[in-house]
Amino acid sequence: MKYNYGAIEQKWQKYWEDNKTFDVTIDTSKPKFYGLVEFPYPSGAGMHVGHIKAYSGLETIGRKKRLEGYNVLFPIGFDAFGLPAENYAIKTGIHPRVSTDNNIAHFSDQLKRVGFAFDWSRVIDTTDEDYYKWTQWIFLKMFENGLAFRDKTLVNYCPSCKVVLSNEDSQGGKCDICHSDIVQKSKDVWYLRITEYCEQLLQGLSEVDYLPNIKLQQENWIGKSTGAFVNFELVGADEKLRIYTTRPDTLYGVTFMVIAPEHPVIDANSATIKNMDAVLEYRAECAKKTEFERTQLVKEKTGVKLDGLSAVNPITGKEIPIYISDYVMMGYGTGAIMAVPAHDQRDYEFATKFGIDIIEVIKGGDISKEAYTGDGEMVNSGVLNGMTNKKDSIAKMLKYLEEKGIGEKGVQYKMKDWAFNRQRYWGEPIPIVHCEHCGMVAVPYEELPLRLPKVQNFEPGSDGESPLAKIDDFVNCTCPKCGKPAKRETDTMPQWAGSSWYYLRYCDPKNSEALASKEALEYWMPVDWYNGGMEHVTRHMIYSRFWHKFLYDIGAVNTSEPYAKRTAQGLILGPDGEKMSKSKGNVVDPLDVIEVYGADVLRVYTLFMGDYEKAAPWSDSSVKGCKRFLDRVWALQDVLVDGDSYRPEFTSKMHKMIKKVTSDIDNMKFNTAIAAMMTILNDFTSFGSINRAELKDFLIMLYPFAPHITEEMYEALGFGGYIHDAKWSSYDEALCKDDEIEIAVQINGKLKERVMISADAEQAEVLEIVKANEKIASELAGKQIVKEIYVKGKLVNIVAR
RNA sequence: GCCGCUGUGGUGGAAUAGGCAGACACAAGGGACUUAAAAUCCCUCGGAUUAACCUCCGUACCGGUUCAAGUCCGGUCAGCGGCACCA
Repeated sequence: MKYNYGAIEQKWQKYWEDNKTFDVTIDTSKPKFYGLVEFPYPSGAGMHVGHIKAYSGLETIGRKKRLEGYNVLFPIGFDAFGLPAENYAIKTGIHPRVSTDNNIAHFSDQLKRVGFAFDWSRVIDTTDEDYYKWTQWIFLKMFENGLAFRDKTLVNYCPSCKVVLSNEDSQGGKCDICHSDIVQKSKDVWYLRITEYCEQLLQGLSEVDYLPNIKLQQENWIGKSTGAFVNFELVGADEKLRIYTTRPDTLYGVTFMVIAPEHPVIDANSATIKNMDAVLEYRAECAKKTEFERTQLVKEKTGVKLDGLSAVNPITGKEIPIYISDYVMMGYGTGAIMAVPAHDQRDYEFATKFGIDIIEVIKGGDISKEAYTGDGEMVNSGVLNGMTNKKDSIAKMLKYLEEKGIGEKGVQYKMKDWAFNRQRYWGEPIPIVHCEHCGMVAVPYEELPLRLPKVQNFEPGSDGESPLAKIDDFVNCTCPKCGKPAKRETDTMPQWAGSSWYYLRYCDPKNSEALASKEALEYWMPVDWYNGGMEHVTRHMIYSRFWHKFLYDIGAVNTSEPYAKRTAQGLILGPDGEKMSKSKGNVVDPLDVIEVYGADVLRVYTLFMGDYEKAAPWSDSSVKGCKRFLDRVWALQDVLVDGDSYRPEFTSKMHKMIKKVTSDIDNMKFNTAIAAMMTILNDFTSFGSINRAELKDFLIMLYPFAPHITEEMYEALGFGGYIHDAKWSSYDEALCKDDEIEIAVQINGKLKERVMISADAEQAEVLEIVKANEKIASELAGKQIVKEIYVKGKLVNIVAR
């Protein structure tokens, strides 16, 4: 009988849904396992094979954990706010609510057709007002605690999307969404003070089990550096110029200073600076450039020397000039640097161009050619002379600076505050009222959710204003504090908002009193295992860790970290080895695969195609191989014989296979787990039979990968109950070993022969057997044995001359 | 530029903690079954040499450590990812 995957898969999907097989409740009698996958953006295009791979990993782990007795929470939801729905609305006039609901229905249907063991009673939609009520609640808590604030700054602005973008959304000077060039614009922006949590976010990494490269990326993103702040006296002004440096020990080599064009010291001393015209002109030029032009282009250094304002090197007492230049940024450190041209390439280029002295203070390079950035002996540096250890010389200088009150130890982070508003409709309204008398006032908690009003026109305003600004009913309100007429904030939150806490809501998705009950959070949190794409390990993960740490600090959650473990799957590339994209026409539709081969084949293939963590190209013919595998599993029914324990010839094979599949699943080595099952299947097929005991455990091993076919066979063959309620098979370590094993025999490290020996044989015994071997004996004839090595159960190596 | 990762047959990939390189699949070639095709089953499948056995070479490249290196060390090249005038 042929395997009719279409009917069988439908049958079991319906069974799971009707019986709520994977819906879970708190059960303190069992250990819990919370497996989390990144919830999708429900795009109109529907699901992608990448989704399948991303979800199949934890799906397989979760199904196995369930058989091992865990209470498994494996939820799904939709991250549904965002630009595509809004752009679609602008184009078609269809309200984002309508298209989003359609897309969610479509996505849900597709996910069900793959047979994922999601708890469908806990589905989340970030655009649901019962959900975003709590997103707004968290925002208000941050506002209350001074972590949400408004500031006027130059922002990255996309003239095409008409939105302000965070640095993260405008990498490379291009808009993340439409790829237009970004320009700089002065605007009032909402920020979340994530920088307050730099150190905690960094320290927290030592408590969690993330893949090493994920930790590293987060560390780089936070970008901690240690150094010193040093205050330089000014000639021509009373105040001091404060700089940040990582190498205070090079202070003797400082021959000039550079400040950012926007540095406030310029305006404070505009009367003293004689060439203010030139300075302002340079500043205006810089303002025109985008962040990209300022930072990305390797170009010649430019700048203007301040005329009438200079500084004093605090350690040499020499007067040194101050320049403004755009290679110093206002956003890092203090916006001012001490320049050490001999040992910093940028300072070197600048000094060379402007004819400034270059003083060597670290020996080892040739400063007539380029800056020397390596280590070496300190020279021309007073008390530091002769020191060769960087750490020691920095410590000595720091001590001196602190004693003299010139400077102190300091720490800097590259991470910047999070620009937290978009001038868009389809997002969570920021629950703030602007009152002429009271300033910014929080919408009272009991008025949440602050609902998105219905609008007709989704086009942003001409000046990048939110479409909400055109809704008078929405904008005009009364101040919650003084009761006088006031205006609502019309910006909405960025897409990262809803996904920053969704894993908490899954614990208790219908709670109307809190984001989740204490009881639910205590039982389910933290997420035991979070899997997703590498592209989300910095922004999304750092943002959500930040929110979580804040919620922990205000007592709203019970763990300091949200995710105990994080892994990432590799991309599925197109059959041509290129990244899948519509324009390249190399996109594989998972539903087509289900149509032709069935959902089990699709699932098995995405896990078998290669190392789960690495990118691998799609191969249609390899999919066929997985289909063949499942057909051969189905055909085992034709060669089934009775037996309630493993037969001798399969005992150790079964135990080894169970051991391998068990540990491989735990380590996400799905490809080798499947290979082990293929191997033993080949053994059964060529042997000509399988008995009931063997088949039962084989099916249980295969179940997490291919649940439909295994449910069906398990039921049809009458193994009792359902496979999703079965117990995960155990193995006996002692039975994984064979009595007789084959070992390799090498002479001088080269393989010459293989011999069978008993597994527990000792070296002397083994060597005796080996030397009795005809071939080895002849190889050794006339040679002198220098050394004999026996690696137990593996090989013998005889060194002979 | 800095940091990190990777490099294995025609292809995807295996190879505890230095111990038989190429598991498992795909593709290809040959055969069986079939009127034929598909499906299925069997055989071959890193390279050189050979009728065959044997033997030699082989994990990007060069060198080293070791009885033994895909694995460890030093250097080179290539590809990928992250950060990037971060002081």
